[in-house]
Amino acid sequence: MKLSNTLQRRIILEELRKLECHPTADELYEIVRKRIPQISLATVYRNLELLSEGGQVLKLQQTGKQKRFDGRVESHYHVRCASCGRVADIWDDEVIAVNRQLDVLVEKLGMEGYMLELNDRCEKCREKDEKPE
Amino acid sequence: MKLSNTLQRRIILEELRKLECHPTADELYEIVRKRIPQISLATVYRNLELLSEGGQVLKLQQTGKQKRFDGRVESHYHVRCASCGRVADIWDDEVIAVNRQLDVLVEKLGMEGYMLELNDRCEKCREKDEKPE
DNA sequence: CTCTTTTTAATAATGATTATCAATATTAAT
DNA sequence: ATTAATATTGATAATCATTATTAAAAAGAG
Repeated sequence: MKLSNTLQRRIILEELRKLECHPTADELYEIVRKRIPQISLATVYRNLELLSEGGQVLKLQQTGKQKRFDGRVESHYHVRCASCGRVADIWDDEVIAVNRQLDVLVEKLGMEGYMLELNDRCEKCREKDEKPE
Repeated sequence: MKLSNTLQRRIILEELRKLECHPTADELYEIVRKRIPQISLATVYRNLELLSEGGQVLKLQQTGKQKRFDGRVESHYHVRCASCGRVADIWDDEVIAVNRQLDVLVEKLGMEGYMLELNDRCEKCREKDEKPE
């Protein structure tokens, strides 16, 4: 589907690009509203989504929508399925090594912590790719 | 507030610990229901939250609830405020270096990508700490 | 211009999570 | 053990972010 060149779309991208910060949809909505007062919040959501599919905007927050919980508290690392959001543990020496580095770096920078997740497609989602029924 | 030792809490933790996977609250609810059929979904949510505050459970999904968007698409890196969720860019050579390593590692493991965010408290939240009025 | 497709504003619907609250269970104090 | 104080529960309503719906308007193609 080809994106047409609407005023709303143009202004949304233009205003987003002006910002140093990384706004939520409703924050950007408030800003765009100053130029197009009757614009709808849904339009902002819709266009941010389309623009990020088209690679003109970066959508942070790549994780899925539901929270997930882990009964193991010792430090270990995770891969999240890029399509269904399921999370599995990963035991790979290099992954462990990068996390160690991050521990040190975060300490050095005096920060609170970090959040690293690898992304891949899980078994189940790959199977679906093969036979999409 | 001290946690009391309820059946529900015990079973929730016990079942979560049995799992290799990292369930969502409602997935765990279905499992726990087999042992306590009348348990409420809210109880599962409540206890997962309390247990993770107490450090007995890990809450994945550290990112905030609202999505955030970025008008700059070139690769660059982010710090998220641990308390309010705001995101800022970070330009630090070592952070850039770790990300480069991750690019290589992810490529080598044949994965789709990764998601790394540093966590800290932003200016605004620090100010609030000082004078909590 | 005219037809087709896409987009819009307004608003309803959804899904995940959190809040409320009266009844019950747990803990602490006697 | 009994009682008083506190914490928790199940049920359900409320909230919040996001997505879907829809009729009308705008954009693009010919």
